[in-house]
Amino acid sequence: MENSEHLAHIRHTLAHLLAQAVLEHYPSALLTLGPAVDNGFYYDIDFGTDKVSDEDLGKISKTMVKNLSKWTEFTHKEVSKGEALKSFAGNIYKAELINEIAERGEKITLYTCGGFTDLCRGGHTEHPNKDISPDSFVLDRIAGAYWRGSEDNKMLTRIYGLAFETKKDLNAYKIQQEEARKRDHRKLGRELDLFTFSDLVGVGMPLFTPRGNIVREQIIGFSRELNDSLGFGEVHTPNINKAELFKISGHYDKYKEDMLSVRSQYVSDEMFLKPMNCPQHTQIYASAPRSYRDLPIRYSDFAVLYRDERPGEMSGLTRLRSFSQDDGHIFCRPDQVEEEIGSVLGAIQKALEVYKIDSWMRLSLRDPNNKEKYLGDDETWEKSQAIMKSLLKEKNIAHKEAIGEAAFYGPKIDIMAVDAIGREWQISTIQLDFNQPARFELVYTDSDGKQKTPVMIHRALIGSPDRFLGILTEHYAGAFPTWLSPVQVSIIPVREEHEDEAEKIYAKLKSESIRVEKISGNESLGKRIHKAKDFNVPYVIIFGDKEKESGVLTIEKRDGSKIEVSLDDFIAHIKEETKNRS
RNA sequence: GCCGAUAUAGUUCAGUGGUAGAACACUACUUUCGUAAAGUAGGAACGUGGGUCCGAUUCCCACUUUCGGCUCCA
Repeated sequence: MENSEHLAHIRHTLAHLLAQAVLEHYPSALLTLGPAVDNGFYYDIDFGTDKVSDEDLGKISKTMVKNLSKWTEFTHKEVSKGEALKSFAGNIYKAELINEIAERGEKITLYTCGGFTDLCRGGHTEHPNKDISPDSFVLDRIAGAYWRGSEDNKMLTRIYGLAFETKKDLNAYKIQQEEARKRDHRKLGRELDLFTFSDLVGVGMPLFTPRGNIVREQIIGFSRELNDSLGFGEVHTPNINKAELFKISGHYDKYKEDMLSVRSQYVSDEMFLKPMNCPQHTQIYASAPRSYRDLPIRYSDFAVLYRDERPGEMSGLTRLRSFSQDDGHIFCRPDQVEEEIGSVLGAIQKALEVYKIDSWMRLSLRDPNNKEKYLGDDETWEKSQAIMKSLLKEKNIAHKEAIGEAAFYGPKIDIMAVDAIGREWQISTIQLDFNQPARFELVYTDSDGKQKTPVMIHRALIGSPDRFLGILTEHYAGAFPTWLSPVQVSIIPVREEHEDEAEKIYAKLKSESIRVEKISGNESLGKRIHKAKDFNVPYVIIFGDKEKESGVLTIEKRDGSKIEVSLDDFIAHIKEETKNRS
């Protein structure tokens, strides 16, 4: 539905209608661009000194509805550059666009409908008043957006509208958004007691509670197991490093503004909290002479990293100042690159199968028009990008190419996950780097006795365990599978006289390393059961007279269904689920 | 960082130019109940700092937080 051309035309037409309404209320506003987007449309406008806020959307919206009835048919005409500039006299934004269109030698067209004319290349519904239902769209919110997406330009006011073919579709979308908000990890994180933030600790620095830390540790444990199967050796490295390290790696020049500096009282060295692990791993590699026979050498690391993200960019667990990665670096010979990347891809696929996350693959390439953003020469980039491309082709892996998304030292294969509100986040990544090994002068002795430079592969299986916890919370809507659940079993004695028996079952489960809690106290049975359910505990054992007599446990699952099993069978079942990660 | 909004118990909300109320949650007691929200009592909040005012949680300013975007993301 989102891709239908007709709907895109409706949305773009509404952007025109919005522009006209805005000018009626703010005659001095300068129009810029107004495209159709997923779910609706927007128009970027320079309001000059006028203030516009959410309250003003109502009146603008009313004017749109009023005007729509007069929007019977679009007409358009081709005009010369001079004519176009004249009709938008005083509007520097339109002038910029007109000049660019003329430079490219394209036709300049003006579209008119309902007495309103805008610079446009077309793409409208033919008869807006017939094609668009006045209750199928709504002005949604005000946002800021830089002119042409560049931070160096003026910030304009963007008005977003939601638009669908029918009112029903619009409502369905609103309901879907509401549902998504219910599984927002920031809300569930508080309700399920997984993590918190403190003004005193600081923005973007999450505090994981015991419950949250269990989930986080399970995520790390799984990555650790996968690392082990790939032949990685886990290392442990410090959080503070001398600036010199980052100068050589290239991070200093590229990201100095985004690193947090640390001062010693005794020495004058410039130091930073580390924003990544790769330069440190090069130093472990460099600590001994390496033979071609030693390669590949693989290091993994779960250290906490620190980046000085700008305040407005932080959000929940998805963007943090302090976070860890399930990081790893492979130092190998050129002839080993393909196999190494292949086996890492295999491990990533295994992880994605277990978590059942919606994702897609992106091949992130260098932007050839912005070469100064990257390290290394053209030849190296051509080579590394060609390796990545042929690898994906050979393995027949579906992916999208993204120009300009490469790391500054090399191309990447990224796995992108989608969160509850439809935003995309990078999780897994595999990066091919010919630059850093050379800059750190890493070598190995090859079979011909010559010193050669190894290739470095950076990789993360699920990215950041912290961020991934947020993504998983939304993915499972807080109902983690048994292996991830902070509490796997709650045991609830019906009355006080069942306490002792319940305690025995509790102790038995505990001794089997099952995460179990007992909910006693003077609250009603039903209330205690709901308490467990509020926390999405997968299994609730209710222990009363019936169970005492029969010796069979009554176990209620999250979905409300009940099973009756012996304690031994139940233990075996949970262990099986934990082992299989289900 | 930029644009717009936001801020009252743990949570969700109410309210006022004379320093605040509810529900759920919490604590104690009562109830021992086979699928929650029964009784009694209690503790608990106006983000921070300025300003206006006799007096500010309420009005103004700044900062901070959070939210929606933009930009950035090794």
